[in-house]
Amino acid sequence: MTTTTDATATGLAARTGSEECCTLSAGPVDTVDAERIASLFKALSDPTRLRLLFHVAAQGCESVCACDLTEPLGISQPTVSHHMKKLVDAGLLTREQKGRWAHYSVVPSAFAELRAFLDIA
Amino acid sequence: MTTTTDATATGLAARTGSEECCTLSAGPVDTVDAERIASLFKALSDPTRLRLLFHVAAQGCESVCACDLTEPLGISQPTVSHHMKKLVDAGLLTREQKGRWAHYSVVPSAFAELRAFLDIA
DNA sequence: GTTCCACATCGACGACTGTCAATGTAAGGT
DNA sequence: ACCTTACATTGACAGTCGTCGATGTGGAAC
Repeated sequence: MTTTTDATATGLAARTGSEECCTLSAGPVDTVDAERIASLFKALSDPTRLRLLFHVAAQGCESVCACDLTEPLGISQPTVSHHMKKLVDAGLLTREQKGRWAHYSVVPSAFAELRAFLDIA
Repeated sequence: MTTTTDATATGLAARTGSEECCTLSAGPVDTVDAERIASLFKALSDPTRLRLLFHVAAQGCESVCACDLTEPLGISQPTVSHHMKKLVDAGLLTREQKGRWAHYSVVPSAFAELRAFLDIA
């Protein structure tokens, strides 16, 4: 559905004369794609969120209770809640209510999408 | 400056291939690592920068003149300059002055570092 | 010298972000 | 019923961000 195609044709391909020396795929990013990918990276652009994410990822498929996150990181409970919501909204984590506890686990496909994006270079 | 060196070795032993349900390595992210990685993701967290980045990546190893970036993206020249500086400062691009023109090209190792990080899931 | 050009920098604007104390909410236990 | 627990939401604060017009800078051509 991407109205792509002309990304490399907007005049950039003028001086391409030989085959590429740096492996690249570089699917052209239209505005819609760019905003979606940027929103994922934005969720990863805060060090506190990265540390939270790693605490969850460290459990593999085992979901992690939010109550186990506030203490080892030394941040307040509202801050944990705030960041976890951002990670869930971005699609990097899923949230599951278990009684009074909120359990989080990673969404591997979201990370795969970002890895694919980073294959541009 | 922070040591470059082990870009792909920030503690994530790339998926050991064991029988865990969710492959994970999840080296613990201390505060320093988290801030460095977050700064890289932050540079990628803006849709305009992603589009700029793709226009450069689309040329492979061929460097791209800044003059070819402002028009196809429909943004002003100061904005292009602002974003390119951020991408260079993050280490994702390199800048080379050629006469009056500024030429940019991608830094593959930076992308490799981020790909390694995203192997947590 | 002067004049143009490509790009960087400055200044300002509105919008957004991370953080925490205080408060709200909903489920469990008594 | 009441109380406690686990978490979400609100409100406020200072800080940062993206954007562009205006201005500065330094090279190239005349």
